[in-house]
Amino acid sequence: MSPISAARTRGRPGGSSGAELLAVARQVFLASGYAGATMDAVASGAKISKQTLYRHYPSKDVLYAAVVRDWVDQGHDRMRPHVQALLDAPGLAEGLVRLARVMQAGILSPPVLQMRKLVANEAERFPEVAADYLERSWNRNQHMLAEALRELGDRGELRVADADGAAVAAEQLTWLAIAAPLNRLTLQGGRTVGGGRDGGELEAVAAEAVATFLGRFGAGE
Amino acid sequence: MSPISAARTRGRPGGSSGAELLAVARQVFLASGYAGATMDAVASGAKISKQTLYRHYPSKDVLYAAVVRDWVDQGHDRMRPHVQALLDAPGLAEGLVRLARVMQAGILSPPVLQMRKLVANEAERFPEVAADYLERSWNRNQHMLAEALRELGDRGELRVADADGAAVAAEQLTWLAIAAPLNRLTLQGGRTVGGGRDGGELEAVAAEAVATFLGRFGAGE
DNA sequence: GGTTTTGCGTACTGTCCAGTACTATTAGGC
DNA sequence: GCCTAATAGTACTGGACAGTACGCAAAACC
Repeated sequence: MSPISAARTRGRPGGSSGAELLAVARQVFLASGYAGATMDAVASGAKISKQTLYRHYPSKDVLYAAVVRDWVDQGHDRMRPHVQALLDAPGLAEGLVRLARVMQAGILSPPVLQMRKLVANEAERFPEVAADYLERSWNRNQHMLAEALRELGDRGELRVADADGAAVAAEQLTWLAIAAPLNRLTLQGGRTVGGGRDGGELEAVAAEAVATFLGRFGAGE
Repeated sequence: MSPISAARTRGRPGGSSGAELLAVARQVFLASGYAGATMDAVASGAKISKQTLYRHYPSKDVLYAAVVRDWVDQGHDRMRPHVQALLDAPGLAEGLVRLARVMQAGILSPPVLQMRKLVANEAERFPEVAADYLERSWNRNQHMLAEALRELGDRGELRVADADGAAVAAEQLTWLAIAAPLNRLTLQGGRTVGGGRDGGELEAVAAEAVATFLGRFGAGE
């Protein structure tokens, strides 16, 4: 399945290969963007020769596509346990705030921000890569959250009636929690998140997000 | 003030200069990004020689900074009349929906999206340009909207008590209206907005945004 | 131990582009 | 009418980088 042969059988022993190579390439792409990333940097970072790199991936384009696909594959179900935790939480509001904080920590973390930026930048040249990222990394998680919210609706804990309503609720909760800080981080360099006083700001955003969310979708009248 | 001498006094007659030159440069930067934009393309687009271009702007960096600054200057108060219209609107909900639609039309239009992308991409290399853009183009409008919402709060039409509450309300209204479509457009190529069936989708997003907004900040209990 | 496959290292080609040099040309100042 | 400033046009320099060529080294397989 992998574009690189699974086991090295013969030949001179080399440096990184397979998943390690993709991890190195990912770091190079994330740090420098598509244009700024050089195949020399990937090769030397992986401690292989450029020749070997080109044997595994016949062009920079192919390597880029493989890096993004690999990333999406790895982050497949990282959200699921947290959505499950919302369903199991004793208090709804506390559970929602916790989930909002988890989404913030995930989406606003430097690697995820960098990957978003990379994919968005190359969306024009590689529309299929971008579409795959959007579908399997974003829409998938939104759908998962929507189903959980609908479950809470069925239980009578939220005013969420059908699948459409749940999709709207999931979308609004997500963006209330992350849009403002995401915008700030996007229009700045890659300042770190979670350290400093950003933590307090994020917590306030999450609390306000849940307050507004419950104003619309809360069951208590 | 302008980096280009205001009036050509002597010498051979040339092509575009001053504001026209910046408009041409803007188009080139927006269409191709910083790295993809070439000084040759700017020069030939403005029908001047590369020499003349370099006489006005001694480097690509300086030209870029001037383009962004010029853009921010031009779009300074484009939001103001629409915020005023909200204050003058007979029905609050209708006024909010109309404002939401205006924000969508503005921020999700191709040139604004492209400028966002450009500035975000070069935020690391030109942090001051990005900070200026964020402050004068984004925060300024948010502040304007927040003041209007506080005015509505003073009138008793919204549950907005102080400046902090108004800032939160402005931020949430904005993002409820534009975050989801902005995300989709960012993670895709530059598909047009406003044509096709996007219009209907945006209208639905605006309606849902206002419904949620009023659930939290509406005066009616 | 010979063959083959894989990989290393390095050098090279072709291309693109920012920025510069140089010459010829045109318009205004005096 | 000459001088000077600005410009056009074109060619050049220097650097970066994708992708290739080629000779050598090492490991597995028989």
